[in-house]
Amino acid sequence: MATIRDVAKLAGVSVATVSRVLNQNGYVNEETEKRVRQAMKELNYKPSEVARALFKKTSKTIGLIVPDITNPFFPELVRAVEDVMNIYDYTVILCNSDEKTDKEKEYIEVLKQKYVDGIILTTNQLQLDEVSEWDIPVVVLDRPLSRSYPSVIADNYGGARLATKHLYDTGCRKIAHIQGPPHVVNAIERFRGYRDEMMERGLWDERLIISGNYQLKQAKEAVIEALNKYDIDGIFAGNDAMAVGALKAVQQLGLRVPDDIAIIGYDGIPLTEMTTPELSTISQPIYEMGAIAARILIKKIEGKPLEKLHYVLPVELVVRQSTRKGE
Amino acid sequence: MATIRDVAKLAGVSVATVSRVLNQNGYVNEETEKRVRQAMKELNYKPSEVARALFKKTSKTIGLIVPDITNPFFPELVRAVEDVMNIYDYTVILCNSDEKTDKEKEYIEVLKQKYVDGIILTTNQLQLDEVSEWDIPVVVLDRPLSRSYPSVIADNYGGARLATKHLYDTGCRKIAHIQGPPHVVNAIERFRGYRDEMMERGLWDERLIISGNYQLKQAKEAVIEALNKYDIDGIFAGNDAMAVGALKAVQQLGLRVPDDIAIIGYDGIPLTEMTTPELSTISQPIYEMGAIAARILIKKIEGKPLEKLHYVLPVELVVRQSTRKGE
DNA sequence: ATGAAAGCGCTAACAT
DNA sequence: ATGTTAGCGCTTTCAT
Repeated sequence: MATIRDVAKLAGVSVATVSRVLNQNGYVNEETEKRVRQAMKELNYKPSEVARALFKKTSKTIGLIVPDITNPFFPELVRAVEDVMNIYDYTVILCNSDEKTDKEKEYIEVLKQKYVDGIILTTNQLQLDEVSEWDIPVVVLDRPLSRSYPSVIADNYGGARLATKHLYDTGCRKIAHIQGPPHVVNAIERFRGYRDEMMERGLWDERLIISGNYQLKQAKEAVIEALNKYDIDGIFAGNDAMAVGALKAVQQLGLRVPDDIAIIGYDGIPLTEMTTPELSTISQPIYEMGAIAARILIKKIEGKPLEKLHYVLPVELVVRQSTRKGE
Repeated sequence: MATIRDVAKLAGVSVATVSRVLNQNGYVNEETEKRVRQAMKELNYKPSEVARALFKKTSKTIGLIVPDITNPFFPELVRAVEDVMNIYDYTVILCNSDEKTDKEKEYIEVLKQKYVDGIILTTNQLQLDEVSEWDIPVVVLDRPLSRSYPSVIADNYGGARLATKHLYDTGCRKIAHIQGPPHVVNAIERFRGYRDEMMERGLWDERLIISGNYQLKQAKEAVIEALNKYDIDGIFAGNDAMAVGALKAVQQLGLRVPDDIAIIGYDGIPLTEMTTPELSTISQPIYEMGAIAARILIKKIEGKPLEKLHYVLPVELVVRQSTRKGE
């Protein structure tokens, strides 16, 4: 790899001059500039981002911490972040935290050591005070962390009400809800939406709550158990994977979807179009969430003011076969 | 952030000594070491990886270039790479190339500027001569690039024969194949396996070949068209997404899977367990592929000899409802 | 066993 | 308009 000295020597100028044309600051003669550019091309010179980072304390790199890229909700989110960051010449270090506080903290340390310019964080675990020590721009994505950091989330409460109401509108009255893990804020919000909607309609019944952990298998078993005990004609699953679990449970018991039991999921991942019947769901603007978070982070990095600190994006009801009775 | 000078000052020693305890090289008095460690702790000192990288020309970072993390085949691969790299204290920069040569080249330039220690590459596009210029360790993953780079792939040819034979064994005789994109080496290998198996059994018929591009929708339409024209009793899809497309096509035409038409996919992604009926597939050891590629890369980076240059991992037939007739 | 000094490749005053 | 110099935070000779 050629260095700036090589270029300077070949062009017969000082290193400073090369730096000037490189960064387009300061004055440099047109003639000289040409020679320098020529030399750079000849040597195929690319400045060392590392040396730059050392001097400027900025690396054109950000960290993106997600629980698990293997969870089908995250690939699109990650892709969005990468796409936007790419436009602004940033590079993305991907970190899987498995929702473990320790791993998150370790990653954050490492990221800081590498002079990343900012971090996008998808987490529930970290406490406010732990976060506030970081002297580095942070944006919180998908799950609200605290009031003090910019955040991008979707309207979980509203989406849950929408889902519940939709089941009601299709004629369901005994609507069960498969909850997500109790420590995940999103899951709690969705539960609240379900509860309020049910209460307002006088349909609330604690026995209709099924405990889930966002996983297909566990949800399937829990639903089988619930269906054997209680009378249920609709299921609102806390995410799409659990909706598939519910679907499999219902089918295994020889019941029909949607005619005996209607099912709606949450998230709107591609998977929902691949089942038979296809699943109704509350679709989150996943790509947009990632893209907005990335844009906000860049603004913070560049020290520009944010129009808004907290973004709550609208969700959308997607009606498919699993809630379309009698078709 | 505290620097090494701060630590040295606080401990009352020279910078060199701090560096020595940091890297555990050279001799340092036990007493002194204690004082230094104490000072490091007090200041919560973490060495700057950037300064280190500048000196050592190594950054404890690798680049991972995949076509599109949104394609459900890749999250697990990425996760595996990250997991292994994490053990060895490497960090992973994720790059989505969309299979575009330009994007790949740009990323490689950027990665080199950042002094990444190595690159794991999933691609078909780059030519041998373009690659060979890179003065940096490279491992090729999932798709063979050239003989000169270490590679980790699965046995696509053998898997395709296995899939075809399985359909034959379940009684299918008019077995169609949905091909993947013609420029993807994997897809070609799978096609070859299918062709050879069909020929050996005297079942070969060019009209049974359906063109696909690894996408669900396109495959679905192509299958509908094919089913309307020809008599088909089994479908071997070049990947799982297209198998879902085939499933939907068959169901839409009012035919039964597997009794009228048996279907088998390829890859073994989780999705195959979520459809109804669940899909038979050729399962690739995705996680293992990623993990091995990561281990190889580390060996290359550390200058250790490789036991093997090219890894071809075995695949496995997974039989599910979509090929289990009469149950 | 420890310190002093040079240098990794770049940028930004300051000088000319 | 260009060159000289110091320094980002670290590691590694070379002295002592």
